[in-house]
Amino acid sequence: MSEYQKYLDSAISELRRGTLVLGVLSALDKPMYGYSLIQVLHSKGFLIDQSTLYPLLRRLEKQEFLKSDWEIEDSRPRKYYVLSESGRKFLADLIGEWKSNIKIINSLLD
Amino acid sequence: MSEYQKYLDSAISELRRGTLVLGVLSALDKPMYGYSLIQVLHSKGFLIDQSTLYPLLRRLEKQEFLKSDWEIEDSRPRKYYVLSESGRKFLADLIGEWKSNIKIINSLLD
DNA sequence: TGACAATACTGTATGCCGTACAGTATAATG
DNA sequence: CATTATACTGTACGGCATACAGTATTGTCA
Repeated sequence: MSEYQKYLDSAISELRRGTLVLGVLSALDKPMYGYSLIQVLHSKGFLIDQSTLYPLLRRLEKQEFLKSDWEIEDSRPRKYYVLSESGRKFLADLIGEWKSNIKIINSLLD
Repeated sequence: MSEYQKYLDSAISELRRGTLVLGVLSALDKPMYGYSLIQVLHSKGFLIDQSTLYPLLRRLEKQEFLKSDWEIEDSRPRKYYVLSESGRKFLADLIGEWKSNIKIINSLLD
């Protein structure tokens, strides 16, 4: 892979980086487990890998923005995550920041 | 500062993170030196600190997306940066990615 | 005129967080 | 019955923003 491509990939990954939390939290309005979350987000064009999502979910739970429950009734054990109250507020705050950022960047790009 | 505020600040900083390169490169369509770049971006609502900008400029030059020239004729020495050819393409690629990201995230947030 | 703020940079250290990688185990498929 | 898909855990690594410290010159204003 060319140096150029390497740097571009890296910059693209940096671009996505901040939006990861946004994408994940916004999807967890309703309870969902990790593996299915990957597929749901994927189907909407939001690509996220296992190795990115699982650590992120754990971190967000530690920070108390997500609650989790193991469902062992299903065909196989699944850990369902959902927004906590605090997480709901956090998401709202982040969305505000995101929208403000978009305006600023778009004005720079004109 | 509360834990909540700490996590929010961190997430906001992650949100900005990817857009830093976008903001800086888009401004360097015309030659400009670091210190003034901070002020120009600042006046447009894009906040960036010395300790963030200078290392970023050095990195982008190392990656050959920026060229630089010392101007010592001025009242004091200033290092002017401007997009290279490669940088111009890089910026265009990044903008494409940025716009695509916005669409995806916004569709998630609806 | 002399101190303090503003200007304008360099360089190193730190820490967060995404990602890679390795591993575990069960269920579905063909 | 082997292979693939599902569904998770945990650690190691590296890139990059940010903090911090440092240097030196110019402008201001009391």
